[in-house]
Amino acid sequence: MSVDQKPTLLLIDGHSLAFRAFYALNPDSFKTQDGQHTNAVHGFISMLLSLIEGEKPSHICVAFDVSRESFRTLEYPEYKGNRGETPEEFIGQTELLVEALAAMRITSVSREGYEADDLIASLARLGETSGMDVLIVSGDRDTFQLISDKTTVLYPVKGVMNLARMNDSAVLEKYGVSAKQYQDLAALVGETSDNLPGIVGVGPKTAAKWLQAYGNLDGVLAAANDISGKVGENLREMRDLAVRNRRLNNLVRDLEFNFQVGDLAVGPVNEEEVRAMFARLNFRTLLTRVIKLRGTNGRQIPVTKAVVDDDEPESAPSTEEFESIEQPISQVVSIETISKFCGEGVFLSLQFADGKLVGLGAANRSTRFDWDGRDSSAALNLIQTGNFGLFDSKRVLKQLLSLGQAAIEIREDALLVCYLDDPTMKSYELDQLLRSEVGIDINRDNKDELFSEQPASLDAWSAAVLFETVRKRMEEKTLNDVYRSIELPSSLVLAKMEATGIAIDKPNLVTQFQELSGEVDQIASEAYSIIGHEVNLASPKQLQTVLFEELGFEGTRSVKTGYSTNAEALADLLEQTGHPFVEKLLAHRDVTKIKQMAETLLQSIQADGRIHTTYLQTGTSTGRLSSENPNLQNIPIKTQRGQRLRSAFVAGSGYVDLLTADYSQIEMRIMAHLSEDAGLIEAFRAGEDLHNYVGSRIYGVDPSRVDASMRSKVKAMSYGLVYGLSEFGLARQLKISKSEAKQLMSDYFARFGGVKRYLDNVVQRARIDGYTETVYGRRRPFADLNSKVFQIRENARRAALNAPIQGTAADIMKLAMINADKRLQAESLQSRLLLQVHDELVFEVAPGELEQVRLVAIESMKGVALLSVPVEVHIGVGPNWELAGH
DNA sequence: AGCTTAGCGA
DNA sequence: ACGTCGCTAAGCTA
Repeated sequence: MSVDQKPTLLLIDGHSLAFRAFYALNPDSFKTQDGQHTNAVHGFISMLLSLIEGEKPSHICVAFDVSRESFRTLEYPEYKGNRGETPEEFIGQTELLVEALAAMRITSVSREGYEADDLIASLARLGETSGMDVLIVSGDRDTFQLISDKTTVLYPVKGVMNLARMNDSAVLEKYGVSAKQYQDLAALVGETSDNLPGIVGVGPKTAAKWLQAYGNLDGVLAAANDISGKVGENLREMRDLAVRNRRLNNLVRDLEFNFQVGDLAVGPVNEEEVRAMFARLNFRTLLTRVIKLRGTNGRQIPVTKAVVDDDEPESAPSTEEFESIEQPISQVVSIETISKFCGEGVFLSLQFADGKLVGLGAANRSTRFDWDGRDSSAALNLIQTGNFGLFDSKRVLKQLLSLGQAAIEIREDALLVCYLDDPTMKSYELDQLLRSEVGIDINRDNKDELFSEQPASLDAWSAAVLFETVRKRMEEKTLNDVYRSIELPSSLVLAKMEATGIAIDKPNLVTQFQELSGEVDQIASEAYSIIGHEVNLASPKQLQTVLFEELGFEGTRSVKTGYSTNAEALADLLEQTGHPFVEKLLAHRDVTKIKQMAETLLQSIQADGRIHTTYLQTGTSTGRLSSENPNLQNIPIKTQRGQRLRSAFVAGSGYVDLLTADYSQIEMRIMAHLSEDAGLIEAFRAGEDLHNYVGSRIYGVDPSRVDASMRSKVKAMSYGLVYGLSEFGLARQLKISKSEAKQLMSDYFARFGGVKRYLDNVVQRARIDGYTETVYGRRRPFADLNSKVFQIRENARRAALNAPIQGTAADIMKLAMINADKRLQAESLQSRLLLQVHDELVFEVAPGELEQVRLVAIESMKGVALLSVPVEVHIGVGPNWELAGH
């Protein structure tokens, strides 16, 4: 904005513009993964940016109606009563729009009992009295009454974004009256869109003529007796109608606000905030437009202000005293003392480079301190006390372990506290958490302005402040227990597992890779010769051309880009056509996938000949771990070719075997425990094969008479239940009719009614409580169980069904790992835990320790599962993972 | 760079 | 619209 330009206040009728955007853009082209449409939000923001660009307003505010009710509907219930149902796809978009505007630092207002135009009218007055020009964007002609020499209305006319600039002369030209007279004209004519009938026989022309003659509505009514003809008669009869219309279309101009007009100033945005919000909405192109137009500013709240703590206990040393310590390393130990004085934790941030400790920051919420980098042995000695907190202790512990330091138990972990408080966040980065949880924005680019110290102490300080804020929220005992007895100790065990890694038989893997490559090439050339040309078999788009155009196959399931070419669709095609190309394609897919995995694994082997995965302790919303770089939780097992990859995972030197230990049907056992279903509990207590047992009950035959088809149906049903399976889904999976699926489900629930009661209850409770809970007290929040959008609500419902079961299984496994690790250490065994694959643990067995490890595994895993049904653990032993499997 | 499709595991 | 929780790779589009 140039200096000499007059400040301009842009006021927007939110619903009006959002609806316009909604009808301008196809809802199906703007949809998030969870089924929420976003076309109105996108269109609105796009239009808004154009307005900002074109009009260069210095201040902006967007007004929304709260509902259809207002003081006008109280007086005249039919007011705007002719508006249709809100389209399904529009639902939820207003809320998202308000959030998006907030992320862009644009104020939204709404008020119970008033319409957006009343808010606009009042804000326009405030703007005018502050000496501003006012621009109003509204599709409601009632706003014309606000037009003045300072205020202009931008009124949508035909076309997507054509705005007519309505000032006094434009109104005069179009309607033959001045802007001030417009509401009188509307009162006489009526307003169809507001469901306000006018004087019969009086159109805009007549009304304008009268107003020109008599000045205003009062004048017209006073002169009613002088008006001849049928219209004059109508006017005299229906004068009350005009008076009422005039009252209803008069906008309220004296509403008060809890902010000043100056607060509506258009300033720079926080890029990350906008980025995060737009990511949620799947917007891409808009981000750059926003940044370009608005500029960014990382720091919103001065951090220095937050650091100063007036409530600091008197006995705490001042920052100056602390920082004046001459010999940092020898004095770092005194941080502990400080922590006692302050009654709060001290957090460390450790930085490593080239396998060395190069940075150490210590902080509590009021004190920060950096180690200058000399004498790392003293620093490491301090660290061995473990008497401090960290952010992401697993990462630090892994580094320390790789430096040859002994394992230590860390007292607090701010990351894990945040995760337990809300395990559904997309990202758990320190800076982001500090902003979202504490409201402090740290701009790393301007860090030096905020802190003169090394980043280490900034990180440590951030962790301390974050911890203190979030820890308070999980005072409830159950969460605290999960934190103390599951998550904190897990991080140490996981750090050890990551640091240890698993040995790889590289020649074996190389051989497999070469063989697989040969197979891939062979299959590909066979496929090419069948269709007579080459094609990229990895490109769904190119395959669509071959399959559905060249070969003329019938379309499969639709995906965004056309017809699906996934394995299920291809299998159907193969059945229909028996075409050899489809067969080759399926084979190619299989082999390519495994070849690619072999290659990824080869690339992941580190200098010690082992693969060190990273477990994400905050990676899932249920409490499970996830694994990355590489993911060792999805190594193939179902096909022989795939399973062979497991033969490359071996016991390393100095070890003789791998031992696998897995829980048998742990989730169904948890279901039995939680549901207290007598039948299911009996099934497990009987010790019979679960699916045979359930099958015998459902089909009313002896367990020995349950055939393979019955068993597979029952099995699918049982597992489907845990995931909130529908009739449709069951039918599709088993390729049976919907009615057969329905029958199967009702038979199941007839025999295992406790299961149904439990599942219904979980969702009902979650709807009320806002979260689900595992047996051990881990919580997962659910906000969407009452969503108005069907798909979102159903997605939430199914996730809520599953969360306590999957989460309890995760709790049990983490406890088992902690237990097993402890026992291996207590019994001074060299054998160690290497991998966790949700319900399976993989140990590396040292010579002569096999039987002890077997016992440790079985007893640890069984011992921690406090369920009302027995828990079974299967053990496998072998020189590699394939042979150690079952 | 980020989305879509695909496919692997529990 | 149609079963939960994940990760990775490739192609493709912006």
